[in-house]
Amino acid sequence: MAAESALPEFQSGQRPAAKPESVPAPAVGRLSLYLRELEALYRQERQTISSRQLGQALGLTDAQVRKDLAYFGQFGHPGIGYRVDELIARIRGILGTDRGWNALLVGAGNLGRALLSYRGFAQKGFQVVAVFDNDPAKIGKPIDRELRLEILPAERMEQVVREMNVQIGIITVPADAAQRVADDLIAAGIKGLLNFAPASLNVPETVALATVDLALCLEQLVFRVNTYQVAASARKANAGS
Amino acid sequence: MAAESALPEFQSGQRPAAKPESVPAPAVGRLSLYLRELEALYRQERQTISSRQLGQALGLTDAQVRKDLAYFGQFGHPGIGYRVDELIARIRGILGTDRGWNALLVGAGNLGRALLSYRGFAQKGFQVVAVFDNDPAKIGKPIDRELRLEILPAERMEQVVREMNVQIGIITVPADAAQRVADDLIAAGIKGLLNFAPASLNVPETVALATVDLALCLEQLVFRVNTYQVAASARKANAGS
DNA sequence: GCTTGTGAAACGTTTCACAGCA
DNA sequence: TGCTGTGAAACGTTTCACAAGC
Repeated sequence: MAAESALPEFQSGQRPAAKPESVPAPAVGRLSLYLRELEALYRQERQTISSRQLGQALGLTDAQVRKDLAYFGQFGHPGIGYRVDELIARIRGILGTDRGWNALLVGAGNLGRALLSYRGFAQKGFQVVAVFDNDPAKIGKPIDRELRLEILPAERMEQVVREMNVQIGIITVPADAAQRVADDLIAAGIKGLLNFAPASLNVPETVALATVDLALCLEQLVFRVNTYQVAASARKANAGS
Repeated sequence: MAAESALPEFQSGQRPAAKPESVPAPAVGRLSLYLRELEALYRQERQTISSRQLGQALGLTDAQVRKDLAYFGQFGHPGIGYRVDELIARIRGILGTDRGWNALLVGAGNLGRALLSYRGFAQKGFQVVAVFDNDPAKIGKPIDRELRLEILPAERMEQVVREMNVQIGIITVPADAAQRVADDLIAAGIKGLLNFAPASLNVPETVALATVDLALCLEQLVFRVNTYQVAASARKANAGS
């Protein structure tokens, strides 16, 4: 009944650099889901919510919600539940989106330009401060009428990362260029990479990496469509016997 | 050392409709990673690969690779490893991308249009056969010069799903419209939804759902950037003591 | 030698169940 | 009564280790 989804994420095959108290990765992933739901509740002027209700909206048990939050502290009020505004602030603090983050984007193709005009990033405190491409025809061109960013050549990446204190790189280049771009960004001092190229990148342990492969998402979806259909016909056959 | 990433996915909070022999969901996710890597190896004309080498490229252990594949059958050759072309065909068959799939897209904004021009979908056998939007100004307009698709009104969704045998719906509308669109698509008979709106959707158990929330991906990345930096300064402090 | 496939052990996550509190 | 926070039990996944095969 309650549907879920998301775990929109990423996962790194490399070991965490150190145990920050060993919070399960899936719990961190769900923290973002809680935050998304809480922000929707806040817009509806909801004041408090119980672990049961929050879980139900996401297809999770109440115990799961409580345990996930308990990894990070005691945020609830027995008999009451969680205060929506308070919990939003706490989760933002934990995830790090209470601060602003500077990002840059490499690859000014269709996907790159779509991401630049995506409002959701700015809402979470992310600002794309520079765009790079290696196509000489694109360099110097403005991205679009609204943003005042112009496309820069790759040679200037290190300078921009340093001078503008950019921590996050978004990679929207073709798969065969992605590793090279990642290497350059890491050399320039970037701390986290969001990779949209359909390739597994190698990065040192000190750099965070999340890859979003859109075709792979569809592929996984199709597997489940098949599974559900097989299950449905099995039920049908059983019912007939 | 070997980096990973991906698990680009999704996850459904709802129970699988039935046990298809109970393959762990993470294993299915990795199947897509194996396939992506194998396709790259195939382009390099590599003939065979061992579980150790395949795992290393993805930051996984050899045992993990073998166990994942063993859920679906015996594909390897002792002493040799796996034949690249053979394993590609097998995994495609398991995931369902050896057949073609018709998809439709709802929401002809920036992201929607970027996805339409993304070649990766077609390469995996997905074809977007129709695009919908509820903005009267967009209806009837062609998507771009290359594709001969024109934007259709939402009222025609059911007809298109039925007549063109569309199984997959891609949702690229704003968050507050996503649930309504999902309901309409499900009523029209769609079997799987790839949702890019930052919202948790409710769908019946018979419909597969994957949500990709781009801002959420960045948020998760930032959490890990923080974690790594804290871990690094802790190591530094230890070294100094 | 090298490799796969797999039972068994180790490990991690989720669920249960209840004490404690509003 | 209704709720959180949390140890302990249940469950699931990953890793280990080795028999069997090339």
